Amino acid sequence: MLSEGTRSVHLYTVLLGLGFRYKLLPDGRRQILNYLLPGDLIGLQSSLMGEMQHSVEALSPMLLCVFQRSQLPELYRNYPGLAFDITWIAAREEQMLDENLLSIGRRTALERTAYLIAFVAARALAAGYSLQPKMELPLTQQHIADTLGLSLVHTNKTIRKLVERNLVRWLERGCEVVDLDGLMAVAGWEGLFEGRRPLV
Amino acid sequence: MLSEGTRSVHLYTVLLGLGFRYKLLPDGRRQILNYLLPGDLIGLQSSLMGEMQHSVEALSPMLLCVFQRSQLPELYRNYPGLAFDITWIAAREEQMLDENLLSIGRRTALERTAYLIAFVAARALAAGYSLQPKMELPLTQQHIADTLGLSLVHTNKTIRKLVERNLVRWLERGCEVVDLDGLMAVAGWEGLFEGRRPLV
DNA sequence: CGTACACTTGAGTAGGATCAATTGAAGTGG
DNA sequence: CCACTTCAATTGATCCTACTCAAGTGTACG
Repeated sequence: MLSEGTRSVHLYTVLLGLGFRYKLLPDGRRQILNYLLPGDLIGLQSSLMGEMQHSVEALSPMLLCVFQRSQLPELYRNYPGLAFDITWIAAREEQMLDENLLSIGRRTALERTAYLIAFVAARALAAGYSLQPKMELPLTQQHIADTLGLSLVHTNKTIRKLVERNLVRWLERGCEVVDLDGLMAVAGWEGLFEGRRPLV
Repeated sequence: MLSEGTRSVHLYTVLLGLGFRYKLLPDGRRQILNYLLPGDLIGLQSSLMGEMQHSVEALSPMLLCVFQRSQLPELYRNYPGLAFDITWIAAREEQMLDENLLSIGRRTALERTAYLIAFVAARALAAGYSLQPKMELPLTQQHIADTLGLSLVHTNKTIRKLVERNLVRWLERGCEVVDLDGLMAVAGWEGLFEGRRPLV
């Protein structure tokens, strides 16, 4: 979809769908940085700094709202409330990256896997999707492996453990969240923190 | 210094010194998220969202510039240029976290260690410190371990390899960068990307 | 019907963790 | 000034988590 190093791309808001941001090492190793859900911004880095240092790919058809990069200064001048919202979203992204870093750096494979599935599910709920009748996340095990810094094989074996414990089910190309609280307990994760967005 | 969960702290700009942001797991495992150098912001998350989800600690005496949290809305209304700068700094922090995530998730212990030392050194250079006569980073091996998601023992053994290759020297409580380019080569790291900061 | 992709499982290996013990420098208090 | 503690770094030995290699299943698709 969008590749690293691209210049002058616009700023987008995700309205619908699921995608992810990632980086590659020269030899092909891939690290998924975060997932993109409705309400997220795409391209803030490139809008501000001229070049995107990561790539973006869609997992399901995405509906985006385009915002001209050249209008950003004008927005900051005339719509301080929107400018504030942009900063707010950037700070929230930072917060999520902090949590992901903690996860990859210090959680065990089982904790990490539980955390990731719970995290994406919680974000989907916060974005308005429903757990009922069932919440299905359209991820392959390769995506999960590349998010967690694990190998595909070990990711598979770890997911099997979560399935055995009846916390998730695995469908073709995606996982179904059976017990969100159980996943959070395994991960030792408190859930998303979303302070009230202050009005300016 | 500042602890997770603290409310209503102000927004600070680092003028001088070195510190770091970190998160803890309930059982004490620690993950260092990023280092704080002159030009960085402290407390943006709490200023915007009401609560800080990480802690902050100083590695050397720090000089901060305080900004009243309550004045933030006013700043956004009357000083769009400064508001833009805040967003720019937030986007740069996001970029650094992306790179750290790639490192912890996908680089080997040796690559990671080389990357981290090169990264902090490059940031120090960018912040105006000098490599000459020698650049000394006031970190313990425990800090490095907690940044890289490695154990202390393995971090020590990995650093020894870098010392053997004459890329760094280890002093009491801190490391001296001998060959920055060599470290970057080992890490497969291109260096800091800093696009021009646009004026609004 | 063949190919591609995602998932699964077993076997062997290795990178990094844990445990344990030692050294050396830097306080601190008697 | 010297015993005593503390903190950081170091090193060896052993263990185990997660990696790699390899083979096989099931489903979708042209």
